[in-house]
Amino acid sequence: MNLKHSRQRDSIKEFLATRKDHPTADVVYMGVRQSFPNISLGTVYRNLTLLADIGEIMRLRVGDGVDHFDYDTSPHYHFVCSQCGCVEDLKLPFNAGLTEEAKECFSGEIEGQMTYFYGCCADCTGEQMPV
Amino acid sequence: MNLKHSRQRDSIKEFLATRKDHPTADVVYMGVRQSFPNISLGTVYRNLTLLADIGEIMRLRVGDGVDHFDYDTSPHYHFVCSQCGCVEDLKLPFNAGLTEEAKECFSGEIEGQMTYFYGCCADCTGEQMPV
DNA sequence: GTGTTTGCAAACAATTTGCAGAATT
DNA sequence: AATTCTGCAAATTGTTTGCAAACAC
Repeated sequence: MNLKHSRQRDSIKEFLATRKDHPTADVVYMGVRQSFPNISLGTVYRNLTLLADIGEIMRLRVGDGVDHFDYDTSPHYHFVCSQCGCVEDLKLPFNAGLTEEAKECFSGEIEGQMTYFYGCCADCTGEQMPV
Repeated sequence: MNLKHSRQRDSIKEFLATRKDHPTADVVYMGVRQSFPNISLGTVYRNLTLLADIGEIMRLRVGDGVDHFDYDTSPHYHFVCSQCGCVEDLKLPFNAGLTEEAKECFSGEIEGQMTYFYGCCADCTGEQMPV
């Protein structure tokens, strides 16, 4: 299963590299269409899955039912706003020790952890106080 | 929006209370059908959502695309097997301090955290070594 | 030329919803 | 009697897949 070059895939990677908001497949689709007007959503999904599989990007499942994608593959924490659904990076240093602790108390093999924080982002806290 | 009693809802709660494997809506449906042969999947979904909303059960989104439900609503860690998809509790004490740290470095409001570990469970590690 | 990738549309899986009738208070 | 809840089926949403043509090597 050799990889062949594809301009669409490049375009998807480039787009993702410019974004820090962890876009969904649909948002990537919209964005890439600027430069590739007739790229199809299926192609976007196929390439995002492929890129995630070979480790060039990261698939984020933050519990809102939609997959988000991150160009930054290093382990780090995310925040998810329950109100607007936005996903942001946290500046908190990643605690890899927790994974080690988990390994020690578990009989199977632990490969990694996924942690995300949820609540109300700064923008939403300010605007929508009175509910 | 007053709650009325419903035997179906009771049955769903009872079923969930007996299980420690964090079943999906579909599994709950199968299980409750033993005692309620013509309960509908829609009713199961509606009640699971309702129970989760009022805090009597917990909805778990562990990244496999399917919602799992947990009768134990106290904060604790989960493990998800990438092979068989099973979800187990971890005996590791929950580190609430991490949430506090996150609060301090974030401008919005953090309400909680969700952490799950992934890898290969004990059963799968033993059986499916040669891939 | 062989094999991968694309666009399109149809298929799929999980979940939600509209509605008329049944159950609860 | 008023209102919530149920069963059913249809609708929605996010994602995957089959296929013939297009592209990359």
